[in-house]
Amino acid sequence: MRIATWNVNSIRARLERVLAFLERSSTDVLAIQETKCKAEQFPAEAFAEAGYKACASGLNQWNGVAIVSRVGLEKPAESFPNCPTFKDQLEPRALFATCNGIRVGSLYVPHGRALDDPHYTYKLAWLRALKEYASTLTAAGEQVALMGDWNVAPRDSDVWDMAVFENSTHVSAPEREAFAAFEGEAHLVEVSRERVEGYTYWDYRRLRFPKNEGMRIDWMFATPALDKTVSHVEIDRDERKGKGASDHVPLIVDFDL
DNA sequence: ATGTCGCTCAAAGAGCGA
Repeated sequence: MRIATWNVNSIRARLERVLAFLERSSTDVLAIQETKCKAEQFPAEAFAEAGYKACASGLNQWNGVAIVSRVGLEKPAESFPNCPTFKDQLEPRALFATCNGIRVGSLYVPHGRALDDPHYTYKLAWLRALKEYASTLTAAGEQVALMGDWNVAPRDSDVWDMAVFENSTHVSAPEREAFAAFEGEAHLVEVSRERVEGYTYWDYRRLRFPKNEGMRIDWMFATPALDKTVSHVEIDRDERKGKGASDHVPLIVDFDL
């Protein structure tokens, strides 16, 4: 079974690219982030025509997550217990569904903006609450795969130049500790890090892609038993090329189930 | 040159977020 995660930066602007990706890559389950639309605006019919069930969470033009699957999609659930709000709003950043027996989570972790910004505090609290929820899922013995745009670069090699990120978000010690807690306290394994190299995101600005000044911030965590079945991992770097690309590319993982 | 993109409001381009 092939599971992929992709921050598409607007599903309506990217629909043809996403459908082409599904067909080209033969992906069974795709976790989508930054749909940038209300749930009712999500183009579920187009995915149905391609053979995929879909669920979506979205409130307005910001954030938004979805899951599409051609191997079943059951018990869709938005957000998670004790999820922090920002400016009193529960943002659509987490969506779960069971696909072929795996509890899949599509996650768009808050960006953080700057180390002294309230959004950074929100990001850390959001990651802590998600980690608590992940712990309850793994403790219940479920097969779990949590994936998406984590907005964290856990290693220095996950950004092109650490000097540029001095006093920036994504690389700070608290963010890296929050990321590591998914492996430590929640007993999950990040499945891609040891199996493939490369960035997953290049800013649209300042010619970041042509200069390969990217970041690796899209990740997939899974329960250890699932991790043991991983047979192949790839980053679809070519998806960043050409007109109409998202600023992120898909992370693709094959499970030998 | 913050070398861009996508969205909204209210109907052109400013403002926002990343």
